Amino acid sequence: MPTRIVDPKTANKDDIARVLDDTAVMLEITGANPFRIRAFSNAARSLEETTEDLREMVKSRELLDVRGIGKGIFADIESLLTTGTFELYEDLRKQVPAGVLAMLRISGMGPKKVKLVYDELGIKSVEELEHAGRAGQLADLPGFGEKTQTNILSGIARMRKYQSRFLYSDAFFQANEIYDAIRVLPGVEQHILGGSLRRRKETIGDVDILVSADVSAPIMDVFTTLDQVATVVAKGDTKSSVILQTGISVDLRVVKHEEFAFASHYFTGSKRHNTEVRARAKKLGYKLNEYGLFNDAGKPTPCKNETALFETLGLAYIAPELRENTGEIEAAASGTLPQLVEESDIRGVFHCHTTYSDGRSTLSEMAEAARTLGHKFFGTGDHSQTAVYAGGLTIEKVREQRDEVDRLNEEMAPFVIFHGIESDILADGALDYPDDVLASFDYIVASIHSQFNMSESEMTKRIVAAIENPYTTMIGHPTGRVLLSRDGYNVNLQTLIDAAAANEVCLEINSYPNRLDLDWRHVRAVKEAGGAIVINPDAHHTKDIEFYRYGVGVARKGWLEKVDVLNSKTPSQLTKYFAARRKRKGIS
DNA sequence: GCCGTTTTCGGCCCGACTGTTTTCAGTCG
Repeated sequence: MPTRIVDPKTANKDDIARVLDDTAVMLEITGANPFRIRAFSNAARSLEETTEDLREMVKSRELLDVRGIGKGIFADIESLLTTGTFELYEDLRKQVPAGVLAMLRISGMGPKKVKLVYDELGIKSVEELEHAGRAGQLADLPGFGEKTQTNILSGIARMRKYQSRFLYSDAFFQANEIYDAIRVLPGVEQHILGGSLRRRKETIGDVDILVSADVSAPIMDVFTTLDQVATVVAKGDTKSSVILQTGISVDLRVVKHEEFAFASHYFTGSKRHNTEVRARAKKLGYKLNEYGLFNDAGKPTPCKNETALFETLGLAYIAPELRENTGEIEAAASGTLPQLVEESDIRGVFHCHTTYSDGRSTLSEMAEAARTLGHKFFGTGDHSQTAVYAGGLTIEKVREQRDEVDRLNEEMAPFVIFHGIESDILADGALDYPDDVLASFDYIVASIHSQFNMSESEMTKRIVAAIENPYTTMIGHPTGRVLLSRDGYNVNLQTLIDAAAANEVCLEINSYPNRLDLDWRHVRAVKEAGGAIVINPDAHHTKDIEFYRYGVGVARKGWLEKVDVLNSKTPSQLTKYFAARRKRKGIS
């Protein structure tokens, strides 16, 4: 009797992607064709990147148009959504106990070693593996030794200590300390902070630093003995890896100057982008690796930078943020890449808290800080009255704040302060003040702060009701996720995106470092639906205003151009925009 | 298992480091 792997009624695409990943791993352990294994992982990645409703795509068979999903895997997904399982998975599960999969998360344990300890010693969990290691049984296995046994035990300890990834912002500061120490060393010419940091992923697994130099040994010596280093994992001529005291891994690669363009492309990734670019190089008769681009005879084609490398492959320059293999290579080939929004396009931000609610800086301090950053406007977004825990503004306080905004606007002109509010979206989708008070604001950010545990249909209905409210200008942190700690609420995002586009409501990229919500994968869907995005720092202190830079990273990863982002408008354009919008919505 | 400007078969990216090996397998990115 086959047991269900997922609940066919509630399984979402992330659940299905996880099952496909597990399938790939079990195939690997059972020694399947490597390309078949990769097909399942590729399908999982492709699935994660789609934004449309999975069930709809299966019903309409549109899922077959998604690259990496063919007839076979389509049938598996269809089976998962109807019966909760599929045949191949059932077969594999008989051969591979669940605990065996968990062993793969130990650094140094791959499919071959996992299979070996299972076959030879019957080990089928991390705990059993640890026990065998302590008893000295692992060292006697063929291909193993004392060192391998020790490494497995420390790998288990490390896995338990540091299970999570790092926020982009945390990794960024730690990485820059190391990067700054390395790039100034004698002999270092070119250098980048590569990997997922350069691609501005929302969370970071490890840090990749690349430099060019004629002699690498002294650089490696400095790197592996920095104060921040807790463990040296590997040390070689061109590559060394360390773990910092904070638990984050840092890789340093040293290449020759003429190899730098190729290496910087390679060490920026993503893996899937690289695979595609290499496949393209191969079709054009080249072999591409991190050291160069070679023809059949092994003759190198020099490229002085990444732009030249892309050009040789018939591609426009692809910004690092776009290198996720989500269509950027095709767009670069056809000359249809977007002109990505820049930090300098941002003329101001909305949704900032002040001491009127739970912020720690006063309204005038916040406005002054924004002006010092070179911004042309600043928008408030204190909490509304229901958010008592966060000092939400009573109607009286709203009027008091409005008076101060008016006063400061006279003093600070031509700098402009817009008076907004972050209104709670109540359980029934209503906003948090009577209409006459709502009408007194320049704009309204509507956000969910309570009752997260609604069903998908209830939550979607609630947020759509807020979007359809004529006073709503933006939806704050649209999914409510907190990175590395909490998933977003159950909401049908495509419905929300379509409703926002139809009602001229901006969706926010909340740039608070542990939110980055909307996710870049969905930002692109907003643009495709014809909607607009606003980048907001959700600042609670003057120094938080700069969080908008993280939001620009998300916007760029979501293929946005200047015109797609509300913050690129000038104060006078915004005044007209808000006024015209009110008129269309019938607000006097 | 997927895919197609080498298109329905035959290919699918490539190299560094470690540990165990007397020439290479496994893991990782």
